[in-house]
Amino acid sequence: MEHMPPRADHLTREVVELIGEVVARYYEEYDEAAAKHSLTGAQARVLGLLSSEAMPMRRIARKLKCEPSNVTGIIDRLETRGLVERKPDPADRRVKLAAATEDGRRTAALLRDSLDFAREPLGELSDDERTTLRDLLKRMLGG
Amino acid sequence: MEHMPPRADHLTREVVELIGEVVARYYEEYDEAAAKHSLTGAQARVLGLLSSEAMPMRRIARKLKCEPSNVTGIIDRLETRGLVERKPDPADRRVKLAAATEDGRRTAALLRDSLDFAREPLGELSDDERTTLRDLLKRMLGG
DNA sequence: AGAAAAGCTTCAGGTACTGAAACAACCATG
DNA sequence: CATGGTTGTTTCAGTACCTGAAGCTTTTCT
Repeated sequence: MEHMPPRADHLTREVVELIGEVVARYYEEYDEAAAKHSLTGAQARVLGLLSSEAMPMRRIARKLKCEPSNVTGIIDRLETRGLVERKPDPADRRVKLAAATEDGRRTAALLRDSLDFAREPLGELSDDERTTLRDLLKRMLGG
Repeated sequence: MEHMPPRADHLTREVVELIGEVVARYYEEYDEAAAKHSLTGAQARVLGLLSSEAMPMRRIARKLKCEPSNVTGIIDRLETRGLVERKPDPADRRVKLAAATEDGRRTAALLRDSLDFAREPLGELSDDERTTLRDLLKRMLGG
């Protein structure tokens, strides 16, 4: 008894399911790589952000799409471990800049390398195929 | 000072970054859809699993790749809300089967529809392109 | 029967997250 | 300038998620 038009054709459902798998695997490998350095997923993400550039807590919250009060805790834990430090912003004394320490940058680099390795399923694809994939994903994300 | 061969060429990094975006958006929309029904991400995932088939707690834990003790809590909360119930397994009295209630199945169906709608960026692509995307993803996942 | 294994729960201990309340510092506007 | 609103951060209370260890019941192995 088909009481509604199908929401999505078979092909679309198939692609959606595959994307679901990609997402699952991505997260799994991300957390695994983070765990190798005794970091949680959230901590790894923040450390990655800070490795290239110090930034105010507020901006981290926006990037993570979460409340600023949450960032306080994450930075607290990273700071305890000496991977990040809080510095005053000379231009605005309300602001605290979170900056990766030398140790933090080193850890972030190791993490990035683990991830590159983990993401190597892309090795299956030729250059042409990767280009095609890139363009399709771009379009899909609504360039 | 290049002391190591580059981990990944520019194209690969670009694709990896795009996949990162897909993953971020997927999670965001998933949680959003779940929140519309006052469910957390984890609860929505479990309810989705159970909507098609009742299963032992143990199996849920394996699917979620987490400890069984964790599943106890998630099912507790779903059960409190009347979306899931625990039933004895007639074949093995140690086992408790988690089964979606009528209400649970209804909620799961609504959730699935929200997701289909949320995932509609695929509409950007033609049939041929979706086919190509499907095949590339399959290969990437190492079919 | 007795020992080992399997399935679930409970508990203690963390992390992640939100929303409200508090505080300091930065603007505006009158 | 003064004062009142806004912004950036933190603290706190409350919830969910998650692990690992310990405990209980039932099954399975020998």
